[in-house]
Amino acid sequence: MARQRAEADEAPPKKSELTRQSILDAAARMFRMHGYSGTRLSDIADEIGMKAGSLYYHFPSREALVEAVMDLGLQRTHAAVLDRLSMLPADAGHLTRLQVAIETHLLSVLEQEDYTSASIKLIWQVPAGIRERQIADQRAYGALWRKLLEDARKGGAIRADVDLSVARMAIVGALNWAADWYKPGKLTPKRIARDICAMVLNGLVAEDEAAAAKRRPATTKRAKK
Amino acid sequence: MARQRAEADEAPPKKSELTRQSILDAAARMFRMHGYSGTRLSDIADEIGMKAGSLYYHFPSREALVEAVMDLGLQRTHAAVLDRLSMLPADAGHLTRLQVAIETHLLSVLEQEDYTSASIKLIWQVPAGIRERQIADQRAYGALWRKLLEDARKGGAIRADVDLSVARMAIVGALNWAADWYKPGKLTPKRIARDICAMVLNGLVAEDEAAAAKRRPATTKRAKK
DNA sequence: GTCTATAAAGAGATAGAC
DNA sequence: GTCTATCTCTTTATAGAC
Repeated sequence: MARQRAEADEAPPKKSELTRQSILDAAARMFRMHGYSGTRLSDIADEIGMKAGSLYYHFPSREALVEAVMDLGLQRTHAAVLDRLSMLPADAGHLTRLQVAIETHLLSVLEQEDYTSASIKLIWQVPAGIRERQIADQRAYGALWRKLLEDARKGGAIRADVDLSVARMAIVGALNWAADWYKPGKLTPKRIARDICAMVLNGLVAEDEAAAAKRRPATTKRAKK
Repeated sequence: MARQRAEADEAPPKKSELTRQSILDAAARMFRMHGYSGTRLSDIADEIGMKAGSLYYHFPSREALVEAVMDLGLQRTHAAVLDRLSMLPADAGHLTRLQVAIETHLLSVLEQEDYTSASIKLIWQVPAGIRERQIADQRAYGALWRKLLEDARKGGAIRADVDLSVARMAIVGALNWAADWYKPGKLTPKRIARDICAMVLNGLVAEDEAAAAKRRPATTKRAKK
């Protein structure tokens, strides 16, 4: 247990592993900002004071590099959510589990900003082979959310009239979007998570308005046409 | 008024205007799917059975073409929302106005799918000059949403404890995201809009759970750490 | 208006020096 | 491990034929 590491494959004392990491970091940042085809190997190399040709010592191709970035983005988020959920007491309620998933996903998006949003934004830009593998992984992560929502509905915790696919995609969309507009400083990620939870679970409508609003959900404007 | 057109600049009987339109349609589709740098002029030309060089008769450069696509995406959505809001009776409530904005934005995203989501997804991929102009236009549209939410809050229609910037970005994010996952067939855009409205305004929590949930909003899981 | 041909520049990938 | 060529292919943009 002497040189055992806390995480699975976090920090093997290998020499050039650090270089590999900084390449990945730079690649995530550049791919995220400029897209797949918009990022040259020289852009990535420049970021860390290397020459483009040198990258090939660490990665066999540009495609392998972008796929590694996307994998990390998705897997870290997925693992973080699983982890936080597993730490909940066994009797945690459905809504609590949903809140934890929302907060953890958002924190992962905002803290691993480059990796996670690279994995999201590049999906339609990369070659088909990468995209297919990536979508398969996304589906596995989506299944986690689907189960959270289905369990909550079975348990009577969430209303019966909202399609769960729509709810799932709207929630994940709102969270992923934050990678685009979030700027550190004003609002903390925790505060943002709290507000999105409040909105998604309890709605924006003020408490005193809520009673009336619940009776006429979303049809008032059909009048005109 | 004989040959007056219904919309502003919709269908002038010019000869090659049709070609220009099909170039824009093809460009929107390709740029949206493959990103800015991932879309060659030859990809666009191929889509409509032209040769790449011929595009220069209609657009002075690839940049001008992508900017035209992005402009259309944003302006059509913005105009549609303004238009629908202006058709509401003067005494329409704050929540009704919000619902209309949500539904109209979503319908615009799903119906102008290529243009609107191109304008969204390309923003960080295009050259800086285009991006700056685009962001300025986005800000103008965002101001419309900010006003909607601020008015609703001043009128007491929405709760006071949720940051309005977060609410705005979460709503727009959830709506824009639909461009990525929506596939015609299963759910209609109207139904999706209804569900997102219901979730955003009244929340996912079931009515009978709502009372209890309102008392413990989003803090249950702070226990562990 | 659209085509063909081509100029000019750029970028991924490889080989071999250090 | 990283650098400096260099090969090769692709792409934007232009010129001029039709």
